[in-house]
Amino acid sequence: MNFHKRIVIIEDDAELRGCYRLIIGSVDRYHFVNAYENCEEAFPHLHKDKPDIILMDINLFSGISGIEGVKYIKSKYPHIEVVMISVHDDAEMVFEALRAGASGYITKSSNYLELIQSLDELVKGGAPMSSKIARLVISNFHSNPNSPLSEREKDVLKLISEGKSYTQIADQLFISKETSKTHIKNIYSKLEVNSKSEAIEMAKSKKYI
Amino acid sequence: MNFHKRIVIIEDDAELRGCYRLIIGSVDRYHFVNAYENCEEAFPHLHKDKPDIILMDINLFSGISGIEGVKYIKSKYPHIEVVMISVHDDAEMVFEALRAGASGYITKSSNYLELIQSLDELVKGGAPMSSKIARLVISNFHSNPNSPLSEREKDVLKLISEGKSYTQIADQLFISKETSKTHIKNIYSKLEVNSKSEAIEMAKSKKYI
DNA sequence: AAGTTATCCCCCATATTGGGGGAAATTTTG
DNA sequence: CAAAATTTCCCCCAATATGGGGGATAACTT
Repeated sequence: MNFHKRIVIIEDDAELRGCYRLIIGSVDRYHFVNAYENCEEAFPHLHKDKPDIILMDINLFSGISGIEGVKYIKSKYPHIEVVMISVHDDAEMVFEALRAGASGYITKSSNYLELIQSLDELVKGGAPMSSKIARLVISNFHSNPNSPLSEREKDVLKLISEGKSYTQIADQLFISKETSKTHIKNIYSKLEVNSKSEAIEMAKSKKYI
Repeated sequence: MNFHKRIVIIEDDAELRGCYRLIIGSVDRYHFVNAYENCEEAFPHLHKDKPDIILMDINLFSGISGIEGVKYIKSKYPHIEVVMISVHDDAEMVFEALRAGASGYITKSSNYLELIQSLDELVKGGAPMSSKIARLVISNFHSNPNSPLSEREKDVLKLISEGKSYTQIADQLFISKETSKTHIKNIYSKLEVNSKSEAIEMAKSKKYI
């Protein structure tokens, strides 16, 4: 584990900026470099700040959002690890932040110990997350057990979402083209749709596939 | 938080079974119910064991795999939380287990304290994961920053993977059908493929979309 | 100035799609 | 055990989509 990981804060609440500064300053293995009020203020300084880790508030009052901020940072400095700090645990916001490149997501309720533990977790190769966030992320993998679709129909629908044609599905599942068509017709009637795109949209939104 | 969460173990190593039993028995808030060598042995007893949590080895020597085991358990008893225990941190195995319905995934190196902490994490609504697993799971959301595709091309390819036709893509992106076609042609030439399915497969495997 | 990106247009032959019908064998479930 | 669901296969048809070929312009980046 390297010494003196350099930390930069982007957070619009002045009081919280101060808190984070104190907490990080109190531990040898982390070096507080700078704190900024928003992304626009921070970005021109990143080149000389050379942070290893950025703690970023996701709901910034002024300028671009935390999510856009992560995208920018990861595109210019892919090695920087960004941990999002948020009051919300809204699923879509969490997933967007992670897709944008965040390495962790913790809620603002985190106390002194938890913040340091999150940084330690990150440095040892993990991904710091609050309990609820972890559950959200894992639940994202779970499929809906109340799917009206049979296993075979799910197989077929998955292949449709991979852009496969009836013929390709037939070849891959070792069935005839007519059988794929029958499955698809039954999928449409069960989901009450009548096209590939509607079926995919419906199935994904209800987590059937 | 409820008292006496009931725990069942499915693990083929007799020594480990004993360990888990001791660890769980040593804490008031957990009640060790039974330990089984494999899924076939365990399943007929689940109805009367009524576990709240099952600790399941993912690599069982005999009978069905841990992953198939989770699928069965979640289909019959959706309220039971299953935590996978594994020596491996192979990405595909982790994701399969999570898709199958696991609520957590920890590695066997976990010591006494870590096992209890994992159970506590689960009970308070979290999802226990080892560091590496958490990073794997989060990395799964990250897209490849070295995509040869432009932003617009990624938009188009995402819509293709949702089963949309040229016309539908055009309508949704407020461009003409011919423009969608041009984008798709350029995507094909950049990815060196010549069909929707190949493009989706390529882009997903390289995490371009 | 050169390259990339995003937009639009034309032509053409083949493949795919969605909808209609029916049927038989197997498996699951009540 | 009997009913229901699932999985498999077949035919017909018209409208649409697809992939490949060609070319073009404006805007933005490098």
